[in-house]
Amino acid sequence: MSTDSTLSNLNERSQQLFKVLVEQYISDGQPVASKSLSNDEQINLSPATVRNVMADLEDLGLIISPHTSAGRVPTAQGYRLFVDNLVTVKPLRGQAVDKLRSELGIDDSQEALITKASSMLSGMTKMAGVVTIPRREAVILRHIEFLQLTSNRILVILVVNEQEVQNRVIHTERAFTESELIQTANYLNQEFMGKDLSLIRQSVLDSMKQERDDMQHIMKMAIQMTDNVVADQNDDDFIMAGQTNLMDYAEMANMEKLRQLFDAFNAKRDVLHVLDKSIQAEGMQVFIGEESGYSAFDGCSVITAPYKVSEEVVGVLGVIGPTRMAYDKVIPLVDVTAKLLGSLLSSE
Amino acid sequence: MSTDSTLSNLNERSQQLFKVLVEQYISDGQPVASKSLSNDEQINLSPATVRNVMADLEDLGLIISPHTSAGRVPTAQGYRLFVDNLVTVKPLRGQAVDKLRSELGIDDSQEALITKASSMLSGMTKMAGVVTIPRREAVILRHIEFLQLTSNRILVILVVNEQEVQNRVIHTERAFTESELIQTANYLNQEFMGKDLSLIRQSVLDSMKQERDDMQHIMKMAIQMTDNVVADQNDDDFIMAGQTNLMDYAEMANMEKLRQLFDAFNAKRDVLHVLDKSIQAEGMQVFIGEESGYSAFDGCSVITAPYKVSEEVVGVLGVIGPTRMAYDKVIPLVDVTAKLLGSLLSSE
DNA sequence: ATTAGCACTCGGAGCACAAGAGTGCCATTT
DNA sequence: AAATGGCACTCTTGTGCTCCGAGTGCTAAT
Repeated sequence: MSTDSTLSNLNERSQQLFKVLVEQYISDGQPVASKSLSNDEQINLSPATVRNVMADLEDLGLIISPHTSAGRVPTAQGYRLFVDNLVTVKPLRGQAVDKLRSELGIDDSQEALITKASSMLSGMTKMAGVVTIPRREAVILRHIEFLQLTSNRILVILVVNEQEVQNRVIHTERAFTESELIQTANYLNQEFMGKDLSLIRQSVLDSMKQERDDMQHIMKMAIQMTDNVVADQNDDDFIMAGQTNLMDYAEMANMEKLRQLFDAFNAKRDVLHVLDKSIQAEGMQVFIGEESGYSAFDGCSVITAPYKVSEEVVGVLGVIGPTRMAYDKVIPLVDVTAKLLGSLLSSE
Repeated sequence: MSTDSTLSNLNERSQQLFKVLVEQYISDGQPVASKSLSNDEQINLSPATVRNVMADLEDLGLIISPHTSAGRVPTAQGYRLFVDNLVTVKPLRGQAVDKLRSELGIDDSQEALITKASSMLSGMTKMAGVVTIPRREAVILRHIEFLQLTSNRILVILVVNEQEVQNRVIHTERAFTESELIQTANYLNQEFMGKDLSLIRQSVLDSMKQERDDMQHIMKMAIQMTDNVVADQNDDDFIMAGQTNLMDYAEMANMEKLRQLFDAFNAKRDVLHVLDKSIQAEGMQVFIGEESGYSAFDGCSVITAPYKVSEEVVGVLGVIGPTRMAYDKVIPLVDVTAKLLGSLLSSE
């Protein structure tokens, strides 16, 4: 059932009451009682009436009672409805944005910037921050160079894009002379500098017939290598910070679950998969609890936003924390950080 | 008080009894009672006699009773005596060594080898494994290359040692022509290939007067860069695996302490400092509990061994786990792994 | 439609009690 | 003199019990 259809089952009053309930639970961490809601300024209803409404909300699956004599707690479905339709985010004041920008701006290398962004996210939220390494679609060859290590091991150095250097050792069947290597490198540089690696691959395969046999061999090797480089780009990675912050939350006290979560962080695969959903959606995403499809994230929410370098989405960043988190503050923070990081990376 | 002087206060029987007590505690995790020791095959004493001996051991500070009606548990001091003088390590069978070697041997890059060693240590022990990145004293220049990025930004590519590639961007005041750069690179390569970076630094400074002014500038830049490379080498790092294994131990159930430990792992500084002690001692080391000097390691032991590449100590590896660990098995494992890693790195 | 009232349920704290595990010490044995 | 059996004592652990407070659900009254 979509949250919209659930929403249509709720009148204004129920929505308001539900909203206050969730906000109160998020701030206190205690199940919310009818009396406590009734006391709230925004609600002018007796406890009994509140109870009636809460019973409805429970029937809709939005809240649940841990046991008979406790208040109510939002369910995953409840959080969903809350973040999609009810939460009133508190945009950051311009001043705060400036502060973020200046903190982020002092580093200049891309790597340092990413790391800083991640630890800022974790520092501001007291949860875990995560930022993917930016991935650019096109990988432009700038320069290629061969260097003989031993008689049949050649170091290939590849400079791509602005200033990324990649290197690999390839093994060859026969020894090549210095000049052969230089010649091959010159050929490749003349022919392909400034072109996209994946295009080069095709071109070299096409032109192979015209080359001498062993030249073909080394070219083939070089191509294989460019393959790896492209693969490396796809096999993307992320920088995480503040995992240990999560250990402070009462809801993470279960060591078994916590371990599963940390294992998932280390394995990276599941985290990447969740982040990937966000990059595809091209907008802010909030994953609540097991919604993400991974049991390790049970009890956690992941808030993500893609970031752009010159109009193109190149990565995602976000925050991972307990489902019970201050969505109203975290959502705008993630949003702003994504924009800041994008603009700083673009201006580099 | 040294463990040796404590040892001289103990007769053969007390030592034996203490040893059995520690072994039993390590295997069960429960305080050891007099009756339980009395039942042990190796001990032919009544519970009452055992109690008398245990009282002595307690006076010496080797064991302690958590409360009146519980057995005894080794103190940090007790563990110290145990590992220094009493533990009988069980050397790995040759077969097991072969298995380790073959598992370690399939990777070929240095990075992969280190990572694998770390995860092997953690996998075999179910604790956390750690391996420092090897640091070599000499950094031999193999090849240098300049590549113009924009009019005043030059990418310097440096190949050092066997196949390490380092790169930096340097900013210059004026634009250089392609041929100037090639000429400079050729000069440096001809003159210094195969020499140690720190020597090169001196040489270039000496020969500077004879060069043209702007050539001097670019050379100066290049030298500054070699400086950084050497500094990078010193700013050493380690690869850790299996931290989450530690979450399974009952003695780590305290979230507060566990967090401190994990924070220490992430900060790296304290871990590096402990590992450094081992590299200086040039032999296997066992740090027990807070002995290491860091309160975060309270309740943990660190077992380390330096590893050598061609007779020179270049790094340390080890295992971090609860003080209550199977020293008899872990010690030889760390020892063998250090030797294996050393020999595999040497043969690369 | 809202609310007051009331019976009911459940969890948690507090207490007493018994059982069990171990010890320390003393008197006895070897 | 060393080793041991015996025994009183201490402390933890588990269990059963009661009581209290918090909160609900339902019903009848407004």
